[in-house]
Amino acid sequence: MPTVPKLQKQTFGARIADELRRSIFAGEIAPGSALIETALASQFGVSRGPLREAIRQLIDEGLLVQIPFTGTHVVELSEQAVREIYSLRTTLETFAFRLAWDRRDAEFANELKARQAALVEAIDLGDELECIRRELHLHSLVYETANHQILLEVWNGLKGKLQLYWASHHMAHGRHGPRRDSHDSFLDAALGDDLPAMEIEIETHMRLGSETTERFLKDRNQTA
Amino acid sequence: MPTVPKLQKQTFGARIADELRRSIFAGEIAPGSALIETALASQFGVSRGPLREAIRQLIDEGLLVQIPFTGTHVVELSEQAVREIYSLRTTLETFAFRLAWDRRDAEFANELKARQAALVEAIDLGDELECIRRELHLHSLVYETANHQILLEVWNGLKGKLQLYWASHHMAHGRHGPRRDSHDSFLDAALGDDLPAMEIEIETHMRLGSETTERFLKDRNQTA
DNA sequence: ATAAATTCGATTATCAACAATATAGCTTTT
DNA sequence: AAAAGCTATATTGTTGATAATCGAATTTAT
Repeated sequence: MPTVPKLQKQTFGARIADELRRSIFAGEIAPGSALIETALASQFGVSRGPLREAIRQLIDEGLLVQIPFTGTHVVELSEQAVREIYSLRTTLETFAFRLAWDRRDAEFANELKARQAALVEAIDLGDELECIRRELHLHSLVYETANHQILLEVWNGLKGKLQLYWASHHMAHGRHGPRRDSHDSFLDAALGDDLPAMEIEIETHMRLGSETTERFLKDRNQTA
Repeated sequence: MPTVPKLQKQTFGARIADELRRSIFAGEIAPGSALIETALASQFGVSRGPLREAIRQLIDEGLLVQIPFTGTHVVELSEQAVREIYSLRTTLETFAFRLAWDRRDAEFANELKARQAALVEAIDLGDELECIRRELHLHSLVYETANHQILLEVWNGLKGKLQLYWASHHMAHGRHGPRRDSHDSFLDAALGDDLPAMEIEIETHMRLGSETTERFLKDRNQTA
């Protein structure tokens, strides 16, 4: 059992899981809608076996929910869930920063600036879906630097849900509004020398995200 | 798509996942050993389809690791992983306590004492495997009280890995040594009124667990 | 008219056979 | 003798078909 994973042929299930995930993030499959196995199987040109594995994977990522013998659906947003995600994310990202703090080097700074620049580019281009991806990619650097495998796994789980929420947010509302300032201060703090200031920055950042998303949900439920 | 899950017929895959998990926790399948699908399928009297789903589930719980076209194995312990688990657990349990703190009531206190008593009973009986289960069950109450669904899910993931580590620890070394005192102070702090003291209690508790498990791993790797 | 029972269609869960892949052992070559 | 290539075999990945289950429309009884 090699600890270094060999580069090997990808399985159908894994490939389809990626495709499905992309579809969900892109809003092509709306939250709440059902996934029927036979249809998707033929659509992807594959049998139901691998497709079921892909579904199982997305279930465990928290993107789908399944009731035995009944059906599989894309998860639907709840205000409670959003609050939970952001509060947990505040905790985890603070933890991640503490771990990453002494591991920051020139490469970290460069990469952080690069991802920030990529985010700004997407904001200016107005590609909202790409914004979401790049914002999460920016924050991911902290988790990667923390050198904590399990933390990274948990973050990836949260990241998926966040991407889903923001994507459906975008589908219903369009632009989020200006976010450049918010990320500028985030970058400054992350490159600075004041850890407590960084922690405050995180909390502010999260509160902003949480409130924006909750407001969206409230509107959505009223009109529905 | 009902939010309240109906009580429905359990699927084969889920039932087998439970059985397999129990087998792993009981040390009947040692860390590092391979799981061959055909053998397990016939052993459980079921086809390979459901069995593969069970395996997939345990993979996502972090109990198994799979390499495509090659095989599935029970995860092996590493010192790094243990450190990670305990450091993350410290973070999460502190967070959980903060959330649960104002929700503690008479019922909480009673349940906590009950689970503590159950743990002590298992300690006195010398049933190490049951000790592990009941210790984790005791701590779980905090996460349940926190009223945070996603946190609970993450904790359940960690809990599984902890159970695996402690179980294999037990298989190699027998008793952990005395742990009653440690849990008495934990109970006192949890029922008290001093949250900072509780947070210190958590860190101490975790450091103890981490050091014990790391020491075990070091011994193990030297003899191996 | 309403509520219980029933049938029907759609969908999922499971199975057994088949194809693809990787590992170990052997053969050949240098 | 060591390294590269080949072959056999065990194991996983995939498929198409069959069985089991659920939900809703329909019927029936009160």
